[in-house]
Amino acid sequence: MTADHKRPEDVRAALLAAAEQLIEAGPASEVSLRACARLAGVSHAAPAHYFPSKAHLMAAVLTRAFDDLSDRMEAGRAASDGDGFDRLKAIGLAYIGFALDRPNVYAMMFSTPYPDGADGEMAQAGARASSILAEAVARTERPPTVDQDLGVTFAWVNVHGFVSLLHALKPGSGASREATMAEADRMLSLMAPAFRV
Amino acid sequence: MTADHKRPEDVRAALLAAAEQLIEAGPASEVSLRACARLAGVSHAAPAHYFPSKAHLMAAVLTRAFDDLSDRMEAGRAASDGDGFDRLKAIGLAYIGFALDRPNVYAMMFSTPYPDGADGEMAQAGARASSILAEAVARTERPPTVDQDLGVTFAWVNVHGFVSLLHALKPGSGASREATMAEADRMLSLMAPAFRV
DNA sequence: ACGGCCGCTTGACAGTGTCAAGTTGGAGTT
DNA sequence: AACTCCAACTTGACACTGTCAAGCGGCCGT
Repeated sequence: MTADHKRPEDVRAALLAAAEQLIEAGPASEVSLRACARLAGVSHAAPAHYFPSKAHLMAAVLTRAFDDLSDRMEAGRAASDGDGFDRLKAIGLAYIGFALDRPNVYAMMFSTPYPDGADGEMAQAGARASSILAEAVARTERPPTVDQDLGVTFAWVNVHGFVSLLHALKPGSGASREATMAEADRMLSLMAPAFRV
Repeated sequence: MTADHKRPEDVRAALLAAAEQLIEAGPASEVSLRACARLAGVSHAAPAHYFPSKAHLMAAVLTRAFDDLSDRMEAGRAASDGDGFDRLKAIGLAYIGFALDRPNVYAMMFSTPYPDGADGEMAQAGARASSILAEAVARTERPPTVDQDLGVTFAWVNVHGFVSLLHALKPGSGASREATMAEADRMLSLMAPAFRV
């Protein structure tokens, strides 16, 4: 050791990468700060120099994950060429695809109690994903009983709820990704009456 | 101490009660086995004599919670006198009411990785809640595109998703319980086209 | 060339879950 | 009624966690 004065910001990146890797590998609750440090090749107290607490490290990982999620939602939107509801559904399917690909990270995003001061960057990253959904809802034609807020709630509830269903019954997880996405499509289609005139 | 050879099964009950109390009081991840033991007035290793591991203690608490949930769902069903969809919605609202009243317990029910051997009793308790929902769906009249399984999925996804939404944005939690239940009612009403002809 | 300093390490502390070994009170037997 | 035995519970220990307090050691400005 002691010969590792490589580059200044490398350690931070290595810690983030290690944390991400550990989260993806195992159950969220079994990720330890010390294991991240070990994997990153630094001492067990090194993380403290970059993140005030473990929760802040996790928040940093989740911030990046939120960006990934947003990117996928935008990609889904771009790939859709139907009407407003089709676009909304495509975004929802992209959302579900993200949760399928990174289940442990996804679970953390919506179960972790965020650090005290609420990492500003993460709130912003979450807001981006949220606004993509809101905008897609705004572009649908809805019956008078469905205002913007209720529409957003309904849409998010369905995509997130579907993901939760998969997680709750995960042990089996027998279905292939294709079959799961097909089921998601069928279910999201049930929302149509709320987003078409 | 040493004078506490009270009754044989009292310790087990005390541990369960203590665990329940601690879970309801604080964030799920901050409940420690030792704290349960302290609260129950026994030594830190006493729980091991009644539960093989901490996860098993938690599972026992969750088993009782599932029963509470089922009871409430049945009560909601009994209180409804409308058509099939009204009954389904009443059950869903009771479900949401449970999650509002016992948020920490609820969060644990669907995020905890259950103990290895999967406590049989809990699986059974979960199955009861599940079957109440399934039966209510079966009694609705649905369009041909909505089969039984898809209907159950759609219904559960909406109630659970709504609860998750509240939890994710919990910090504010400004809305009163009444207002929240009213919003839940409006949202569940959007499912109507899938459960009425 | 040489201080100062910042990044990282080592060490410690309180706390956790779980295992191993004791202790002790009550029940059963004779 | 004395004695044994057993099971419930306790005490103690271990490895591990997150976090804090010092301390070392190379790099940078002067």
